[in-house]
Amino acid sequence: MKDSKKILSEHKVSITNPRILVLEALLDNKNPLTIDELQSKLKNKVAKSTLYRVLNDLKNINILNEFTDPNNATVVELLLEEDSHHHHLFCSDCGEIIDIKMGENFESTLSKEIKRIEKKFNFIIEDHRLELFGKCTDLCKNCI
Amino acid sequence: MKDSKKILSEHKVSITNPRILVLEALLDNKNPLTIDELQSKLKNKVAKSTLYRVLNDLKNINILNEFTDPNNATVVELLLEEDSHHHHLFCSDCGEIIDIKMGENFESTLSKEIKRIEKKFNFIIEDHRLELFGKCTDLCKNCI
DNA sequence: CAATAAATGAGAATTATTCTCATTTTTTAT
DNA sequence: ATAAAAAATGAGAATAATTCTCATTTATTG
Repeated sequence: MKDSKKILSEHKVSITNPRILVLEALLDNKNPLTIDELQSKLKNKVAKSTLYRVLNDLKNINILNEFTDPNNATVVELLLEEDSHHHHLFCSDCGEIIDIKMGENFESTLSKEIKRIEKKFNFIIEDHRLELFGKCTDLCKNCI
Repeated sequence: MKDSKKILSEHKVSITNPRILVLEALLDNKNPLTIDELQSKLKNKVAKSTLYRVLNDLKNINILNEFTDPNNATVVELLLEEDSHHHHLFCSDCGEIIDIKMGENFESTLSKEIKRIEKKFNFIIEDHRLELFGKCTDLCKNCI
């Protein structure tokens, strides 16, 4: 498991307790967390203002992905691996957010389609995001 | 051009001035609008609280799509046609948001991939959203 | 280890959205 | 067409999420 101090020093940001705590909370989870979930995990060990500042720091060094869930709540997740391109699956019953990897065939069809769109709209497309919305039919932690 | 009163009566919501004004502002634009842009178009003719209420009304009758731009600002667009499935292209320079239609080949590859994901995660997937991020290279209204 | 620079905590400020309630508008039933 | 009932509106207060301020604490540099 990646060491939070190492991550910080590799990105040349100073090593402080709040940053370590936030990183550890994020490293502890495979799937993305809402700000609320993150705050709960941190149990007031980091001030609210500091939490937002640290999240902005992590965004600035490009290891944090931030997006919104279907209720427009902010969600964050660490992006450490190079090959970590993935998408998200949202359950409207329990709110769970799951990282999903699409097949190569899909991603390559999408790449071709993106080239077409670039030409058509005279755009340079740098990134994309795919979100799937539905209901998990397992008895998951929140749906039991 | 669709008549806003007709739209309201078809959906059995009472016909009021603020609703007509908001609908007309939305009908007037092909592409999605941020709340700010919508408010500018309305020039204080509709109270802020009423604007949000009307937008919620339109969401409730399922003719309004709401999402967020890369700066997490809320964006809305009318969804009137049945065949209106489309995606969005965001310019990080000028903030423009463009509706895009992906090719049939792409959507069908995506459908197959969604079936695979449904099985793998025991989900029922009801909807999806694809967002493309980049820069428009035209001298568009904001980039000039 | 001292000096300097950077980060933190606590709460104020800001922004977006929802809520409250007295008034106005729309709808319904006559 | 009109009166009564129901629904919607405007103005601003309340709430929630995020950013900002600044005095104090912590980290880094030399």
